[in-house]
Formats: sequence, structure tokens, C-alpha cells
Amino acid sequence: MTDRWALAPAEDGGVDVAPLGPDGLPAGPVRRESDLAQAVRSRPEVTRWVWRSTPEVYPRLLATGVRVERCYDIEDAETLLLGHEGRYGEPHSAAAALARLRGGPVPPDPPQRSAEPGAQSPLFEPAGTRMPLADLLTVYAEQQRRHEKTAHLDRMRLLTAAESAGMLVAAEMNRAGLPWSTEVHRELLHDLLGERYAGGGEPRRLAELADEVSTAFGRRVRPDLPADVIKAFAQAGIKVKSTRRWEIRSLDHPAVEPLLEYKKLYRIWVAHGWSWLQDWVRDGRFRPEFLAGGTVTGRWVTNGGGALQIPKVIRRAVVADPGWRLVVADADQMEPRVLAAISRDPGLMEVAGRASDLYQSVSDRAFSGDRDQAKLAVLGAVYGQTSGDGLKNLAALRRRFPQAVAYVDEAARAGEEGRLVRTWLGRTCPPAARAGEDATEEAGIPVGEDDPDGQAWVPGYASTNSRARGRFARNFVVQGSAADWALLLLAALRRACAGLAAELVFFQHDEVIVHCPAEEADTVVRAIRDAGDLAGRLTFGDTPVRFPFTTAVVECYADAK
DNA sequence: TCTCAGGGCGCC
DNA sequence: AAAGGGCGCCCTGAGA
Repeated sequence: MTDRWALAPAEDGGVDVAPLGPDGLPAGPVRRESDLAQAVRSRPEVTRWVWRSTPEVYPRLLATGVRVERCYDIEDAETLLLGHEGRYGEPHSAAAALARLRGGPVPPDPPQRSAEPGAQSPLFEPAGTRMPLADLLTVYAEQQRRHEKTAHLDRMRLLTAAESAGMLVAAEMNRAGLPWSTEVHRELLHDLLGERYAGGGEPRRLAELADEVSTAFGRRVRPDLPADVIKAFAQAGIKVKSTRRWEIRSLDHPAVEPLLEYKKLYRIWVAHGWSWLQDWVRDGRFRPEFLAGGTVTGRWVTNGGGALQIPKVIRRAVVADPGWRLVVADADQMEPRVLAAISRDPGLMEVAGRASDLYQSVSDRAFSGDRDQAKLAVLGAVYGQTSGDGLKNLAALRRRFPQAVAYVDEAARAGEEGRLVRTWLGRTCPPAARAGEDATEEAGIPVGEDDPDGQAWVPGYASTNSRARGRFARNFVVQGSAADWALLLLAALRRACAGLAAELVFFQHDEVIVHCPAEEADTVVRAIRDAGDLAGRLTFGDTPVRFPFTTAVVECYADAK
């Protein structure tokens, strides 16, 4: 039995609260109280708080040490419901939802904030976003009705609940921060890049590598300018279309080695160097801002600090507090396991029903034991590979796991034809803009003209854009359903850690880090394993597919691999 | 001085 | 060997 209440911060710093009945309608009068945190703290029996926006409310609660068990984020649910209804892109604010309900003019969403280094208070809420509790409850009641119109009511409810849970986790992670050793990071930078020169120019090692590149070409070349590098290769008689690593790598020229080394170190210098350290690390914590559900697929993003792109060498600087440990847990072959669960392919479910290396099992069945080929084939199927060995491997995969490949093929076909494509729980991929609509790309969805005869799905005949939409949709069902599962994983793990000192401090698609006292580490490892399989059952229902983790208990993130 | 697109690369 | 999906962030150069 859940005890649901709703709350809405008021203009004067107080808060309105109201109890809700099992039907989601108010079960008592609205009460005005003077203090938000006190209003929540004094009602420990409440298991779910309904509110407009987690970023509006929860950081303020956390700042006073108040945690909640569950929430329902109305604006987040609005985004998911709009997407499910095929109305992706309509304003998702509670004010917009209310206006649609009442037939008034719909206000556009406020513009996105930009990242601000070191910002302690996670969100600045623009004026005018607050909504009286009575109006909020009107929107909430309508959302409950809209849930009931979806094809899988229980899944859609699970999706909005899971993403609300994700927003709680994100807020808590933003507050906790990732333990970070400035000292180790500085040593690392010095070892890799050498001394910094006054004036902010390139550090010593980069300057040396730039000189080596120039020497190899026999003239001054700026390795950070692609046009300059392409010209230099051309003068040496080597034609390259770009200076991308994979294209340069195999060239036979003395500039290649220092050039690639320069690119690698340059990246560290500009993206994770001394100025990054200055901007993003305070008091032994790196505090990125995690945004749950920041992408159309449901994957999270971070705002500022590049938290999801920390180069492996820099992970040396992620160090647990004295007496504490990092429990680093990586889901094993998450995407093919998710494909097994959503496609119900008998063969793939069978191999995904074991905790052992899935790629090895696939290769034993379809690729004569060549694990690399099996992995490429699976990823090719998920990503929409169009050429090369991948296609041949895909054919082998299709023979042994026809239902799995058919599942992503069908998603691709739907995407090309502009039909709605959904994850397992019902997160919806925005369809391509139709003719006459705004033809700008939105959220990375390829749009544009189709070939006149490109409506039928015929490999090699669809237009470039339509094929790109197909690849997008193909990947969406797997990546997005994996994100569905990951939300349930986080929710379960958060629950398991509730009575411990352990804190979730990092999440990257299929990997979590928990920071905990050394004596809690074994408990946390078990909690993660349990949460993985529990999330699998909650997300995909009755399925034999397992979701095992590789876990490591370490003092330093870099030691986890 | 500003924004924007493209190139490039880090992570999954 | 070839170059598919999702992101964020940094640079540069072009154009307003």
C-alpha cells in the first residue's frame, strides 16, 4: 500500500501539501506549511511524493538531509507521455500541460541552461515555473488517464516511475560527487604532458611532439589543424580524406606516430587537463551534473565536465576516501542480453540465460569460436552495419538467431517508414518530420527527403536519410530498452543502499560506482548482483535472460579493469 | 564579439 | 578490415 502525497513549493518559501487517494485524486484538503523540508520530514509514512519537477524540489530537500523513498515527476512524465502519443517536441512543462488541458495558449518550454563549472546548486529555476498545487493535481489526474490509454499500461507506469526514480538518483549523485584526487590527477598530467609553460601554451610534451611532426614532414605543421595535416600528407604524396585516427593509423609515414600521440595527449590536455581540474573538482569531489533521461533513447547525459567521457588513463585520479572503497560494477554484454529479452529469440535467450560470456557463446554457435567476429556481428546488427565483413557476419547471425535479427530489422523498417518505434517499456523514438513540417534535425534524428520510390524497405534502394533513420530506430530499441533496464537497476540498487553509508557516485550506461566503507563492500557487491537480475525481471517480465555484472572492489577506479 | 558548423575524439 | 548507434566537449574558421 503506497501512501501518496503531492507537494508544490509556494512563492513565499512555504509549501502546499495534499494527501492523494489510491485513484490519484486528492483525499484531503490542501495544507499550507512554512517549510518544505519539514513538511516532508514530518511525514515519514509517505512512500511517494508527487511533484512538478525533481530538480526544483529534491536538491533543496537533500541540502537539509531529507531523502524520499519515491517520487513522481510530473514534467518528466509529461515528456514520456507526449512521446508515446506521437507528440514528441511539444512543450513538456506543467504549465504547457495545463494549457493543453484547458484549451489555452501553450507556453513554450524555457530555454536549456548551459553548464556552469563548479555550480553547487544544481538547478536554477526560471521565474514563473511554479504551479499552484490544485493545478498540478489537475495535470496529474489527466496524466493518470493518459497512462491508461497506452498499449501496455503496466509498462508505461513502470517507465514513468522508473525515470522518476532515476531523477532521484541523479540528484543524489550530483550532491555526493565522485571522489577525486587532485594530487594524483596533477601527477598524471605531469607524467603525460610534462611541464606547463607560463602563458597557458602547450605543455612541454605536446610542443615536442608537434616538433617531431614538423620534422617528419620537413616543414612546419600544426598537428591540431586537420587542414594543415591533410595538406602536409598530400605534399608527401599520401592522399587522406580526413585526419581521423583510424584513417591515419595505417599510413606509412614517420609523422604518423608522433601525430597520433599528439592527438591523444592534446585531448587530455584540453578536455581533462589543469583547467578542467580547476573548474570541476572541489574538496576532493568531481561534481558533474547528471541528467536522467537526457537523450531520446533514455540514456543519461551529464552537463559539464565530460563525466561520461573520462579517459581511461585519467581514472587513476578517482580514489576512494581513506577506509572506504569503490565498488565498480560493469554489466556484462548488456546490449545483446537486452536484445535477447526484447526479441524473445529462443537461441539468444538460451545463451543470455547463462552468466558466462555471451559473445563467446554466440561465437561457438555461429562463428566457429571466433569471439571478435561474433561481437562485431552482434554490434553490427544493433548499430545497422552497412558494409564490410560485418554484413557477412550478420548473415551468419541471422541464420542462428533469426528472431533477434528480425526484431531490429523490423525496427529499422518502421523508422524508415516514419512509424513510431518504442522501447520495451514504451519510451518512444520521435518519428521523422513529415513533408511540410520543420525540416531541421531535432535531437539528432535524421530528416529529409526520401527517394520517390524509397518508401518500401529495400536494402540499397532507400534514400540516405531514410536509411539513417532506420539505423537510428534499429539502435533505439536496443539502446533504449537497455536504458529502461538500467533505470530499474539504479532504483533497486538505491533501495538496497538506503540503510547503508554507501552512496551511488557514478553511472555510465552499463556501469555503476558505489563509494562505501570497506566493511560494506561485500554487501554492496551482492546488492548490485541482486539488483541486476531484479531489474531484468521487473523490466522484461518472465524472461530467462540474466544480467550479470563484473564487479571490483578497489581504492582506485583505474584498478577495476 | 558573438554564434554556428564541422572536424575530431573521449566514453558507452 | 571497416567506419554503424548514442552522447559532450574542445578546437578552428566563417559569417553576422
